[in-house]
Amino acid sequence: MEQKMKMIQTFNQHVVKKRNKALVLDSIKESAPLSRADIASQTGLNKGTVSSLVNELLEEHLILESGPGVSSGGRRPVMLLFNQSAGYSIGIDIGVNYILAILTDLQGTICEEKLIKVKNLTFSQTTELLFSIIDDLKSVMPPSPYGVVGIGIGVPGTVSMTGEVLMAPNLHWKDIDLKSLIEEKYKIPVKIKNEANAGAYGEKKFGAGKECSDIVYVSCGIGIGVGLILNEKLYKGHNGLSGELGHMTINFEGPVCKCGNKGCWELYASEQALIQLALKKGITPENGNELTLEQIVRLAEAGDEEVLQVIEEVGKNLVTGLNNIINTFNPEQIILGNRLAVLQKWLKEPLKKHVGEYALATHKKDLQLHFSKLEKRSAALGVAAFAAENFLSVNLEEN
Amino acid sequence: MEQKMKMIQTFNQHVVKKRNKALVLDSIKESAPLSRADIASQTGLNKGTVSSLVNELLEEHLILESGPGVSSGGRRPVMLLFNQSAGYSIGIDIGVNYILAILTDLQGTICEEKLIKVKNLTFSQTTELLFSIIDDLKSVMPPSPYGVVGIGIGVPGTVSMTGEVLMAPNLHWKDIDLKSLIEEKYKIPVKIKNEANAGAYGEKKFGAGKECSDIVYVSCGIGIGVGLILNEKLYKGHNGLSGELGHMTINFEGPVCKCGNKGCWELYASEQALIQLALKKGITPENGNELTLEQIVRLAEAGDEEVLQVIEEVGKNLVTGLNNIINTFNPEQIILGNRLAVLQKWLKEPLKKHVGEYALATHKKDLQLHFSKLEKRSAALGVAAFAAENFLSVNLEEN
DNA sequence: TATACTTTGTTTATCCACTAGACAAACCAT
DNA sequence: ATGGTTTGTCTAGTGGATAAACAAAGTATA
Repeated sequence: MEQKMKMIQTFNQHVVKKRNKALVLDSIKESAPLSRADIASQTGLNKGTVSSLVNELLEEHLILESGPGVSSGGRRPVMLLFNQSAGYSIGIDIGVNYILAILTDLQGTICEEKLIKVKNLTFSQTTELLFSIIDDLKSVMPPSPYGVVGIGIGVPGTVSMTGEVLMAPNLHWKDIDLKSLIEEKYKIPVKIKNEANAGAYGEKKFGAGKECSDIVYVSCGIGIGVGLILNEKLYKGHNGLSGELGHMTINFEGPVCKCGNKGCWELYASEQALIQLALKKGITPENGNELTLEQIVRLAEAGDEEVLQVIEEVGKNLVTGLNNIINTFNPEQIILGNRLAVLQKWLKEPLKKHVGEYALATHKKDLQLHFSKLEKRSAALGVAAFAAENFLSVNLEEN
Repeated sequence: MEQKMKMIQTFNQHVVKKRNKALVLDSIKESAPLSRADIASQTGLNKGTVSSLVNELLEEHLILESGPGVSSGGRRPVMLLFNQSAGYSIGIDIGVNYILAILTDLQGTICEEKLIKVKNLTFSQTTELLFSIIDDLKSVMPPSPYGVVGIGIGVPGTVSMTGEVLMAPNLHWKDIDLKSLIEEKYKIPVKIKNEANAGAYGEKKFGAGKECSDIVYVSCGIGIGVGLILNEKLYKGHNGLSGELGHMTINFEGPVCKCGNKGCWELYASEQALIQLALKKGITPENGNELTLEQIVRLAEAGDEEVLQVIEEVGKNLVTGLNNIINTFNPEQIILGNRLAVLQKWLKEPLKKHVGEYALATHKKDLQLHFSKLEKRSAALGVAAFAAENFLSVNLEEN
């Protein structure tokens, strides 16, 4: 108890050093290659301080000297690089009908990628599959000082603050402690995140959101989930359950949703909504199978008028929810991701036109609306980054 | 530029001292009376460190020694108190038809209060009135080391990050720089806040929200505005325009709002909505004047069945929006404030029953739903507290 | 009442991290 | 070759935290 209080509250030289070291490392990560002198002038730290911190980071293999740079009229600087290969991170996105796993270096560069289509796996089948995927990724990993520094996993459901999966309806999971299961097997820190939160983080780190401090990532898949980056930080809510915007009422006179409420957003603007609407309009599946998003895309490519109308309709419904988001958060950026992002071609212009249409001029001024550039990898990249960052910050603390 | 970078980024002993001093002051503010030894054990700081910081705070008149406390088996401790009378803060809530101004000490205790009913004032009339109110409050203020340390003002409209009032439709204000106007006259720091944000902060500081880190304050007046405390901090959005939830669409097939959108929440659940609905149901004003909230309350007190039905209807509409808020933020606490809070007697039970009705069990678990306990003073107290806190933090930095 | 033990708060010596400035090494320009 | 620059290290000094000693003021017990 008292220990914990101390950790949280006291500020001493130790903290100063830790923060400054992190500052130096961040500078290098952001703007490498870079000399010690550059870091000093960028951060405002003294040259000597930077020198000693840099030397420690070199000893820890977190950065590298890449030889002399170009002179600006005097002695040539020694350029420093972030050693992105000091360790590797694994990010796994568990979808409803796929598992996407990536191996990244500490910078988030993908080294290896595995996409496996699955269907109706039992939980033990899933864990077996996860283990074999992790083993595979580990086996192709190049030798490095730290090896696998962490595993991040994104799931389509609610995750508690402690990392327990509370409810993932589409996986039929409830109160599942996947974290301990994997941590015990691999003895590596594991982070479990909601898929939308992971995607938001991925976009913040690697997508268009790098410079933005307030980002709303709208994950449009079978349902709709939202990940929130507010004040530079992921906002998770009191119990880690924020962003359930799929069940935001946008029509209180609408049909009843499986959640019990009426007129939820995802009844109008999700992948499922799109398919239902298409079926209703008499669009039939090609081969007697189920109608899929992929088929709809093909029909749209072919210029099918009815399909285009359906997409327009869904776009209109998306706008309603997005406008609510703008009024609620006044975000800097909204990013549309997950499956429905493949409709970018048809949705982009209508959305740009109508999103923020009735918002105040200032509200709208520099609002950016993007489609995910990371495609299906937002969530996997996000959780991988989480695990990597966690390693770096813990590593800096242990000294 | 470089200066600013330094301020933001570098961590040195100077920062450590500042933070520790703030930590000591906070301890005293929170749990006075308290000895030096108590502070040391509470914060984890060394006794010597606490001693020297306490002595500095004493010299600055921010704390007081209140004589010996009770012994616990050894030397009697010297108890310390926060010197709440070291300075005073002014908080002004500019409403559509009233101006509420308070003078508080640094702890937020109200020393003087002025409530003035106004109607359709021009901007220059308003500023004249503000000046005379401020002068009045200053004249009744007891002598103190620091005098008036700041002025906070809450307005029913959007406020930019720089403190400019962008748009307050009900006051007919647009792009108004009230801050500079008052700062120039009184040479005291002035903080301008949106009324809902101010209310949220007031509730966080002095209401039921003291211990909570995620609070949504719903200000139901003529319109609806929302103030957000997320991760312990006021979330203002990218341009300072978050919380415009009054214009959240809850029925996209509904009537057109003056904002241009359809089916906005405040068309169904604000004071104006209540009055309109009452008129529609044939409830007529007593004396040929306009129908007011006060009259409706009186009728409800008298048990008027139709009025009670109207209130129930508005309650139902409130629930829809509140459920959206829960799904969006997963807050720890929702506080209903402003004018409509007077309907607590009739709304409390129905709201408790239906808010979170369809939310996940975990979502709902420890969600608190409160009506404002500060009544009409939430916003004024909030801005006054803002000004006071600003003084304290700046004061600690200057050394 | 005398003595031993506690608790409080100050003081002292020490440690740690940052800073300023001196300095050597490496480079450019004339 | 010489003087001026830039880079990076080293040294002395500063500010603040800590630990431990200590004095002051109390309680408990014989």
